[in-house]
Amino acid sequence: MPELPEVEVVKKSLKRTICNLTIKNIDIPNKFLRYKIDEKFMKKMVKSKVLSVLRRSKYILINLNNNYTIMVHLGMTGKIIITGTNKKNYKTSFYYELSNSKIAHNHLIMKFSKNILLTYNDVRKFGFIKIFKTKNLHLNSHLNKLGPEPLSKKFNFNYFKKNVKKRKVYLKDLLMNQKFIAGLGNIYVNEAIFLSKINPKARSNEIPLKKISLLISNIKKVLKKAIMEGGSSIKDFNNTKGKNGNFQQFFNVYGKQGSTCSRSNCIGTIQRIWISKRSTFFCDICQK
DNA sequence: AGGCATGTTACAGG
DNA sequence: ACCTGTAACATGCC
Repeated sequence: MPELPEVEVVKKSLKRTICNLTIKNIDIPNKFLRYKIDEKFMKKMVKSKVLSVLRRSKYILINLNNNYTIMVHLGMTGKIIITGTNKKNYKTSFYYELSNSKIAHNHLIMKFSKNILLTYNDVRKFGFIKIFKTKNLHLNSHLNKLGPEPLSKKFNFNYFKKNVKKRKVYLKDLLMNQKFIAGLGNIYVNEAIFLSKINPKARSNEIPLKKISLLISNIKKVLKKAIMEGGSSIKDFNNTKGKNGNFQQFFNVYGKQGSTCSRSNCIGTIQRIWISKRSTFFCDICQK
């Protein structure tokens, strides 16, 4: 489900709901996610308190007061659902049922103080939950090679220019590369390239300098807008209350093959091709 | 039936 | 040691 905006939406609601709460109990109906959960280690987190919830790239980081940080990655279909334990707080039983350990694909359920439940649900099990010493968090193999956050000041013209010249990969592959820029995925790369009127097969070392500035500002723009709209829901994504995002309504190219280009005065048709095994969408006229 | 899916990484080869 | 391409992971949907 999750690229940077979706993960940010989840992080924000976690921050609102579980900060300062204490973990009371952890139930693990299925340990076999992308990495097997060490149940004993995980249960040692019981009785500790959540100090903060952060995001780096597509990773959610739950910082506890016991010097450990829980890292959650949602893979393709991971969801975090927050509910209370009292069924009558819910208009329908839907959210309540989602916190039931017998529901399909619920893999971990964490009970907090104030009767708050956090459920990790993941159909394809590409996601994972791991624990690190907070002190060494940035050294672990998931985080230590990541490029800058696209919404940070580090992701700027000079950084882009410096790194773009020494390679000649497809621009799309460069933007998908988490070592170059962290947090973009297939949807937002397609959309940002469209907004910048660049062909996804343009070679990274041939992008005009003018286009670099444009691309950087479009990447930031599309991510901010997507966060504001609660992320994109195609099939799987919803926020911690089970609610869909809206940004899919603003897609210009993703999944739009065969449609007329949304840009006014453009009569192009959205094409679908594959770059590095990933679906790629672009307008055949304004992204020549 | 077969192809495709918002992601990451292990591995082989250069 | 770095870069690149491919396959694999597990499940559901069209």
